[in-house]
Amino acid sequence: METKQQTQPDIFRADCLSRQVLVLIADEWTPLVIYALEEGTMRFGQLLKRIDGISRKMLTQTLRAMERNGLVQRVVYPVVPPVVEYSLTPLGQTLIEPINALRVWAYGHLQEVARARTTYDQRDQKPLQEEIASLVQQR
Amino acid sequence: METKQQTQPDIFRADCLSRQVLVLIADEWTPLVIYALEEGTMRFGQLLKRIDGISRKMLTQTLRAMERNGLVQRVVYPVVPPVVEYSLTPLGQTLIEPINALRVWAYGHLQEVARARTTYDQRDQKPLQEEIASLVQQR
DNA sequence: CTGAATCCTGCGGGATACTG
DNA sequence: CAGTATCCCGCAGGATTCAG
Repeated sequence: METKQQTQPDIFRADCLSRQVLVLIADEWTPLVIYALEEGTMRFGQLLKRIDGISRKMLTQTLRAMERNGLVQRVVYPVVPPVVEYSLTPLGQTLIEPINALRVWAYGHLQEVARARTTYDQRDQKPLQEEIASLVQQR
Repeated sequence: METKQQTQPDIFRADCLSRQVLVLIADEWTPLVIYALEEGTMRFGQLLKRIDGISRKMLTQTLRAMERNGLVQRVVYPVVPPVVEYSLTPLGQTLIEPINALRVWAYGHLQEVARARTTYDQRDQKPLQEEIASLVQQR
């Protein structure tokens, strides 16, 4: 039996494994968790404080998914109160470089994006201004 | 007045511009659109067929956002029936490399991720198996 | 053919309270 | 402290229809 799905190279197909893996890391929070853990082991509460805007629930979900996919290691210390430490696995560490490339790109092209956005938004403001002008004239 | 937000380097802050730009490209569809347009100019319908699983609505939304942020150029030919062509802008083309790095990573670590997932999932199956075993024994 | 508009549903995701 | 459980709401996003 051919392992067709295993080696499916067509990223545009929904059943492509590469694409399914890609979706795992291309979301709002996973990159931020990687950025955080890149600096070293962190506890749940530390991550919660460090990553501004993430909720308890989303952090748990994200960490669980990353753990399941072998990106982070979760270590529980059986003490009271509980201590849980998260760190990148060797596999997770291989993601640092490509994920960081995104951060670098984002930072390096801030102005261009901002400028494009302004230009685009002004495109629709002009008709509005004309409309207002015509409304004013009608008085 | 300090332009604090403009140069905010702390990716972990929600008001960090880098992070806001990062979110633009770290979603389910944007990378796929880039992969598609990387091969050249495409029409709306072509993209729709090419990117398996994307809906008309999501493709429109994604393309609009990318256009607004200066990543893609949209050209409308005033003919009937309408022809609209999408292509990467120079800015969008600078994203090809980092975005492709993700695809390469995904493809290169398929097995590792799959293996980690299997291991993780089996971790919870064992208690179930034991439970079943005990149920069987009770008969 | 390319979309905008409308409708409608599921579930993403927040807030809160509870457990180990 | 680190989560799970519950409740609940808003909107993401699919299906469909209409327009240019």
